[in-house]
Amino acid sequence: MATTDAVDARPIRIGEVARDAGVSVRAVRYYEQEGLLTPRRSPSGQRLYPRDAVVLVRFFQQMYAAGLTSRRIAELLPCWDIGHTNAEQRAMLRAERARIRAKLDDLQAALDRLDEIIEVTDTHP
Amino acid sequence: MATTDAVDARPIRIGEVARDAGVSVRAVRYYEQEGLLTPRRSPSGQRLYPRDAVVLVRFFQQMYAAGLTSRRIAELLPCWDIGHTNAEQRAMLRAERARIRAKLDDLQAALDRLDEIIEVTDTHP
DNA sequence: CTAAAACCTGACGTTGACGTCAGAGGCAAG
DNA sequence: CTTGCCTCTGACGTCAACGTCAGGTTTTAG
Repeated sequence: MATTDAVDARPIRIGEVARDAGVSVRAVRYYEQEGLLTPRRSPSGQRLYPRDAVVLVRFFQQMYAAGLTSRRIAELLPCWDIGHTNAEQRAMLRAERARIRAKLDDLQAALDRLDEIIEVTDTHP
Repeated sequence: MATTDAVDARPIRIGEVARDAGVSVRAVRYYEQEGLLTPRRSPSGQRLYPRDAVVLVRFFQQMYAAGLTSRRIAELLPCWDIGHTNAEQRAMLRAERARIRAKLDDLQAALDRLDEIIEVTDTHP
């Protein structure tokens, strides 16, 4: 009980967030502009993030990869907080899930098509 | 053997291609600009497509949905023709397959994350 | 023959998630 | 104190697959 006396010790700066999350500094600033992050500021104006901002940024990347927009991610962020979710948000969650599911099927179909072509080009070089 | 005397009878115009393939006329012109289609021309300059252009356009859509660019699709078009494929093209086929496979895994992971959140928000409304 | 519908060629606009550059400060090390 | 890296705020650039509009020709239905 010596290094964990305060709740939120040792905030990190934007460079560390970016490096640990595997994105660019510009991207992290962009997430703030889109309302996904609201870091504290040092007296000189530098952004200060809690350590788990890294986890959050990775989550954003995952959602972006799934085709969600910044706006959607921002709208669904309260769901990340237990108890802060209404009917509309739960409906959006399900809608996005359905979108991803459909996209998965499309990708699988495209993969099958490519496999067909690959097989033909391999047996008929 | 009365309606199929010629090899490639009754070409269709761009509107029919677009409607049957479920895309816009603009999209079909764009595919031509990108080298994916090379329709014949009527004396007055209108584009004339063989009927199976519809199948081709659907295939383009599928590849676009899988994240391929017009350029990549154009480069891989010869593979569609049996016997017109070299080593480089077969390598590209495999590379794209790997990309799609990775994307599939990413999407599946995102879907799982969303399902987690959905479950939590459902049990803690 | 005429009016509607379809087609043509440019060419500029859109969208989203950043990249990139400019110019100016901030911070630990030597 | 200065060197070098990190950070700041704008603000313009990018890329891809089209959308959209303008202004004109062609085909088709009646």
